[in-house]
Amino acid sequence: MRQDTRLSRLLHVLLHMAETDAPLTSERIAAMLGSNPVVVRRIMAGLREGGFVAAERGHGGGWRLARPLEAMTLLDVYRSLDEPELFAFGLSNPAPDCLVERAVNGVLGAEVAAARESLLARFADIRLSDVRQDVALGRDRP
Amino acid sequence: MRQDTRLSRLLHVLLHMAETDAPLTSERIAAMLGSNPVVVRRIMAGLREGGFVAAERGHGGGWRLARPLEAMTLLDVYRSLDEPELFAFGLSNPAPDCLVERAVNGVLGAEVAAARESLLARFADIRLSDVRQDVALGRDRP
DNA sequence: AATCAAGTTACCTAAGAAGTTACGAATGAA
DNA sequence: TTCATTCGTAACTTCTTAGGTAACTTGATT
Repeated sequence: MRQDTRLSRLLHVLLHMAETDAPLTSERIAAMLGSNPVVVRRIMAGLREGGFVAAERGHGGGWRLARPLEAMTLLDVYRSLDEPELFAFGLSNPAPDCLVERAVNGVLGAEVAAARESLLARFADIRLSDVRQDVALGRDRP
Repeated sequence: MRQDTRLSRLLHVLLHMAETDAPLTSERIAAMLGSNPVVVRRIMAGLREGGFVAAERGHGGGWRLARPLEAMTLLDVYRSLDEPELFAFGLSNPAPDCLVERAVNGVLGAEVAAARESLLARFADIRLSDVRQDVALGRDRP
């Protein structure tokens, strides 16, 4: 299954936005991402609604950070995307009559829930300023 | 994104197979899953190649367990599917020139790798006999 | 031989991220 | 005012992969 790359792209964009005070247009962001302006506006919409970035229209407009990177976590960015599904696998039938299938759902569902909780807890702990620090250190594999 | 339900379905099938010594046809399994025989044969192929189940053709044929549930873990079943992607999200560009994107990949990639490792370790610890135990106890949420 | 069932190939369907086109709305410069 | 710029949206297409379906082959039993 093709993977959702929106989280990865948003992090990339936000870190670039922190490099300058001037607003970045969707056009320029799209060039950075190898994408196009409409896709950029689409994935940025949630961040705007969440107050993490601000967009201005017209001449000299574009996107600007509305908060410092210290005040944004990976979880914030994930949530701004409307918390899309994290896992590529899931239950075949969420509410079966079959007792066997209910037991399978119980085990698998519990593991997924635990993995999700633990991953989101990590996301909540990682600030974008931490990632910026990795850029400065030239880290691409921590 | 639509989720992959093969793991969930295989567990369901295997536990039903353990309830009887008689071989189960793909047709009957498909009825249990609300699917069809070709899909069943497709998802069972890996288990057959891995020696976890055996298939016999012709009259009185069908699928039978080749090992007790005590000797099969969730990880075995997952691997029999060729280890499909676990996560619904991923890196936009796995090998970018951009230093910012490399840092993003580093952080996100490390979190995914850790989550994957931890989830598969759990899968390795859970035997199908443990799930059967949950059926007996009527557990659908551990 | 006839029947049953797995094995396999080929093609279709569904769902969602991503790409594209087109247009509207707001803003600032000439 | 007029016009270029830029975001905001809607509508449509494209791509990918699990899943569904049909048709056929292979092998075993009666």
